[in-house]
Amino acid sequence: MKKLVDLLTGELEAAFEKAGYDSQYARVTLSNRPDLCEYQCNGAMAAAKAYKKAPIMIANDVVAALEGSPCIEKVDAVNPGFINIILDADFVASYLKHMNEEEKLGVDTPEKVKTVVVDYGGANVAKPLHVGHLRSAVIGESIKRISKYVGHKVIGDVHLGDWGYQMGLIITELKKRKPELPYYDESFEGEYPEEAPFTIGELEEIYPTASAYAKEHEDYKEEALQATYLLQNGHRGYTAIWKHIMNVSVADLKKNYGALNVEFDLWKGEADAQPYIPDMVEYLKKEGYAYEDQGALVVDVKEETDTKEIPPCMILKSDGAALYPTTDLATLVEREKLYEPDQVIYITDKRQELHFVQVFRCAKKAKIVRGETELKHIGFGTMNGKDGKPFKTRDGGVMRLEYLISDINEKMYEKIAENRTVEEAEAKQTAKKVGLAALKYGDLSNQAAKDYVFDIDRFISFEGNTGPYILYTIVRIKSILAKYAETGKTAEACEFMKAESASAKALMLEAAKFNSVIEGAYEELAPHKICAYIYDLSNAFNRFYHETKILSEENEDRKAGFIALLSITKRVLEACIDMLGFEAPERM
RNA sequence: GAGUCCGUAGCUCAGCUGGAUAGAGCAACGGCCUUCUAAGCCGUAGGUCGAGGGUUCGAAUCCCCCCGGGCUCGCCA
Repeated sequence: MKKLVDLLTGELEAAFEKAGYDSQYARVTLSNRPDLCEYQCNGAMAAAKAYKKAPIMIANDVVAALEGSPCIEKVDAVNPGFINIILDADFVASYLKHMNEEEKLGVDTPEKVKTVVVDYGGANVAKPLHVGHLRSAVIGESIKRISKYVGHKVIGDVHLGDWGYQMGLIITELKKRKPELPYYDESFEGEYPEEAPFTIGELEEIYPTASAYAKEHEDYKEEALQATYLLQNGHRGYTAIWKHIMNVSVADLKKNYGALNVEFDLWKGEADAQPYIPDMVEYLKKEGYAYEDQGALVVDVKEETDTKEIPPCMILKSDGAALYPTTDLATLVEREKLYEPDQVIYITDKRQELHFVQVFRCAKKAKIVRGETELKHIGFGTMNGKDGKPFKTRDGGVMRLEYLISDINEKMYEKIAENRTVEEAEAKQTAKKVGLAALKYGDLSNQAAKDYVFDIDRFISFEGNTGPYILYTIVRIKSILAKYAETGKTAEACEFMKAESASAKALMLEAAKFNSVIEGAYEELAPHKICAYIYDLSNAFNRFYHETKILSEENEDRKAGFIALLSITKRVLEACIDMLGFEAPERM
């Protein structure tokens, strides 16, 4: 379905041409003066130079040529040359009617459906999720959902950090504690136990203990490195331990990500890329992309247009070991083989930007991915505390995501219990939903690339530009629609009516922007645009709600028109919050 | 040092493919509930858009320079 601005631009193009001007000047945009008009075209001013004519004269000509346009109620030429447009209310109502008939509310499915891989940038196994993982999960999930809504085939890959030295450390520490385990018995040939020799709680403690101990004790560190080497070369017992670590960790991660309403299609990790490394390295050498420099194997990725020196992409360390770029490149080899993605989007901290520049260039240069494959890095900023410094717990430690979420849920529960009398079980459920909305909206409403201040009290507030405010608006609508349904009538049967009040028209215009907003948010991979939109839409609804008696309206057609408008507003809001990754309760 | 991102109201943020009077929210102050959730709505007050220059009919937005801050800059991930 065509966007409103495109329909209007079409009208203006015809008018520009009819009046004897080039249609390239006809672009229509949203008004930035809502007091004067709803949409505007500034092309007359741009055209003035080309035609050596006063802009207002051109604007007047175009306005005259627009006579009789079915979608415009009123159009004015205003000095110095603005063309101000007010839409026809019947036209807006019929636009919403068509929108309402479509499953995706007017968002067109692209001609070419892309296969997109979203890489959430690697939480480490055996380590609890902390606030640093929040952003990649929340932003990645939203980008995944937006791309899916638009109509692309999206594969979300958690892409765990499950390989390397950390594993050697755990194996070594476990051996120190429980040397009797069969994994360490080189002569053991039987079946290893199915049960892991540790719980997730122990695992989370083992890793930091071992890591700290290794820094102090050289021989212990050597042993851990050796264990890492053995694991990477297929040591039977260590591989069995590794599988235990994976099982225990993944189960825990699923639980935690689940609490965030974040799901992955793939639970791949760095380990999955390992089998591809030897062949890839061989290929890079053979084709002459990689060469040895200072003992390491590197690929040059400099380009002439660079404003600074881009270091080469390192494939193997001087000791021959693989490293971060190696794994990411090998993962691309795997993805190319298994999924042939048109687009791969990486969601990580923005400090990794250089790494991705190197990897992307190397992948293109060495033809690891096809030339048309789009590689994108969404680098997000730091989550800061109220002091403007990276978010920490009160005693200066790293905040576990689990605790952060339960803190929010608790605070939200108290708030709900304070304001409404509801049963405890329902209040707890509601608190969870609203808390998640508060957390996610607080994050997503900021531009991803910028650092932002995490302020729980502000996020969980029901006032202002917050998740709870959006949910409250949806709940209000649901409540009215439910009451309407009690009369035995359905919202689906309601016909849209032309707006008779300013607030109704404003709400209709806002709802009609949906496809345009989603397209913009998709193109720029910018969830914050959806946040800004639903905040505007919620405001428009609340204004309308405030001055309109809906259920007590006596004229049935008019009442039905209101219900149709509420219903589509709800559908739009719910589609949006689903793309942001949260949902609304029935009551709150 | 080089590169890069950022600097908008007391605070937190939009706006940045140039357009008319720079927008919200919070905090402050003042109104609106016998009526669909007042967790709402309406209003008042608050800004030399870091400083300076340039391009343009027009600059928060584009260019240059300066000031201030974050981050990055080959064997961690």
